[in-house]
Amino acid sequence: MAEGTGGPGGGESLLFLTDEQLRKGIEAMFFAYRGFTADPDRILEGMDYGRAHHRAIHFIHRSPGTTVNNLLSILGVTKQSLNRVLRTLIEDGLVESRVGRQDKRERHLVLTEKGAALERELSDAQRARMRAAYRAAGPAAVQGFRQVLEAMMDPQLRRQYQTLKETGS
Amino acid sequence: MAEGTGGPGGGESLLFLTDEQLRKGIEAMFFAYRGFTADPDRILEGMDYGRAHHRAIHFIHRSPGTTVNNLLSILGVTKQSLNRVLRTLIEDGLVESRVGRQDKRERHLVLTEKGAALERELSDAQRARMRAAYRAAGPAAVQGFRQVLEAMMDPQLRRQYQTLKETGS
DNA sequence: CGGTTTATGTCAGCCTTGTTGACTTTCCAA
DNA sequence: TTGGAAAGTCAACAAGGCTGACATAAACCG
Repeated sequence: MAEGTGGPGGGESLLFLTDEQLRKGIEAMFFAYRGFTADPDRILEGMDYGRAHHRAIHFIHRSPGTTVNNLLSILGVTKQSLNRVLRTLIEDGLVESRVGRQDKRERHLVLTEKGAALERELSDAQRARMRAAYRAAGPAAVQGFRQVLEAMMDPQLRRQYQTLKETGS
Repeated sequence: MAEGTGGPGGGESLLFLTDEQLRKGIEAMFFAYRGFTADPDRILEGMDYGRAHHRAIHFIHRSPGTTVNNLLSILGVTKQSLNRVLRTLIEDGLVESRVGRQDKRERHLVLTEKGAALERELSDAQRARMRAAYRAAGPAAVQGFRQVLEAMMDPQLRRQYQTLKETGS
């Protein structure tokens, strides 16, 4: 094992690209994603909501006034699927749906105070885990983490992520 | 807010722990996981299998001869849920279930040649994406990636991951 | 030996969250 | 004025989670 960055030829070792290393990354993604969703899931169970509601709430919070179509393209589900979730959130008074000013066909989605409160509770929990992981790994690791994740996305999703990433920072 | 580890005197900045940075990491996980599962999902659609079958096949390949109970604890689902998946895999001749030698209550699971072929197809696709991401990000980033993911896991899952990580390397 | 526990499998029923297909209403824009 | 876009809805279905109840075989223990 081992072999440094500067083997006989001067280039970087490609050992990090072995099937073995890749497999570890794949399994790490699997187990880490479980942790990633665990805290919000715990909060939501018991309420009538699930992970799908969490995702909707997250992105509405993230882009207040976003349209249904916009949300659809971010979440990557069908409108029937999203509508089922949105309907309950609107009925329960967590989300408000406002008719568009310029284009009255559009609905602009915003969190109510009640919705914002749940969003805060969920994202506090998720951020707490993330913060602990970031702190344990350190800033250099975090940078690498984000680089690899970004490279792993489908190009279309990467564009959406980058658009999102820039707004609000 | 802000303020480095050592003030002006040379510690690391804690800017990477801002809510903004954490939110980017959260969204990166969300979008990256979609990419992570996209290729195997594409292969499996049309066959009668889904992501649950993929996971079972992956870990049986990973630990040939593993028992049902062992697989249950790795996958974190109920035995009824796993059994539905295993039954079809066994019926279709992708997985073989062998009565234990010492403990005849146990069933040891192994992939048949047919099962191994599907495993190869799935993991080739998943590794190809991972390899491209690793290559694009570079070895230092990969190390950071794995560090953060590991820190994000629940302690119990982290132990399972680490056990798995060591075997077979 | 007999009782208890463990490992596995199975039936039935439920929930969430995804899908497709068909159809409506409203409204913008050419 | 007409075609198409945005949104919403109904119905039906599938995957993959879950619980609860129960059955069998084997191991283990007193």
